[in-house]
Amino acid sequence: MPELPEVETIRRQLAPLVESRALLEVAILDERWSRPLHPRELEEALRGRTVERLGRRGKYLLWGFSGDIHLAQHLRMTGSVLVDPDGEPPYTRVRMRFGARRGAGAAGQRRQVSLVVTDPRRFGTGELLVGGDALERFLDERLGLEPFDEGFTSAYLREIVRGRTAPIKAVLLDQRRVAGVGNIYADEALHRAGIHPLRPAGKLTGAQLERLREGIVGALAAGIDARGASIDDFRHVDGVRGSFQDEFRVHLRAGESCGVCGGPIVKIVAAGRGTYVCERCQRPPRQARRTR
DNA sequence: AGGTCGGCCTGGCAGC
DNA sequence: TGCTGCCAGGCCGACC
Repeated sequence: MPELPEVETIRRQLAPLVESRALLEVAILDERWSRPLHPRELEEALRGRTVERLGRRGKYLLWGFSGDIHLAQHLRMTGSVLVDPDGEPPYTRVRMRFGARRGAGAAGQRRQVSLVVTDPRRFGTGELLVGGDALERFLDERLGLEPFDEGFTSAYLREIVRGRTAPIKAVLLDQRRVAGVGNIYADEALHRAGIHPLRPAGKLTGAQLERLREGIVGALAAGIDARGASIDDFRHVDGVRGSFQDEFRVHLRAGESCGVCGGPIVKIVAAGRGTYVCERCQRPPRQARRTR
């Protein structure tokens, strides 16, 4: 499931292929993708516009088009973006075709580029944002700080956990507080920090919050370095898998031993999500209950 | 208002 | 073997 490192991997691969190209054709095959807009409305709004910049914020892939038009694309659980695929891949939900790169000389830049969005479970979305501050307002409503922002300090973490009784994992998964962390990187960050996912967020000490900041940034950076994790559906734009799943310290590793202390990795439920933890490195709070 | 849970969706798999 | 039903989970809306 694409989280920050997977979306950033897509952005880095895709940006040089689509920036400065006009979107000649766009076809939205699944009407859920563009809701509440009808696919035709979104297609007409985008067709013919040039991609000025491909950005990312949290787990959103942000298409900046000419004329102050933005498309905020979210891949949710099972979305992938494929460039120049052979034929029509299964579960294709959106097709795009881009023209030659503006002012390009090299043959590769004059060639057209085709792109498809695949998404078996159809949770993915594309939201149209028109004009000046629409994008900024959209993002501010939904997303807290980026973990790579210089303001993302232990003091910021202190601020967002203050008074919270919910488990720390629930806070990490809350995009309005920390942008881009999902189930995989929450587990990995908490293990790096030696903090149990069920610890009440507001009770963490300053030292724990500093370790947590390092754990979040460290896990996300490692994920980006490995070009993301491919558990089932995630693929690079050329169909290749990421490799971060081979570096998981706890996630999906129930029954194996912890690489730090040798203790057993167990699966529990935290914030309603399957959660992997080494309870020797990550001491559980008193009333924590283990399932399975 | 914070916290929790169900709905969306479908492939995959456990269990009969 | 083939069917049923449950699980996975990001995000949102409903409810306590």
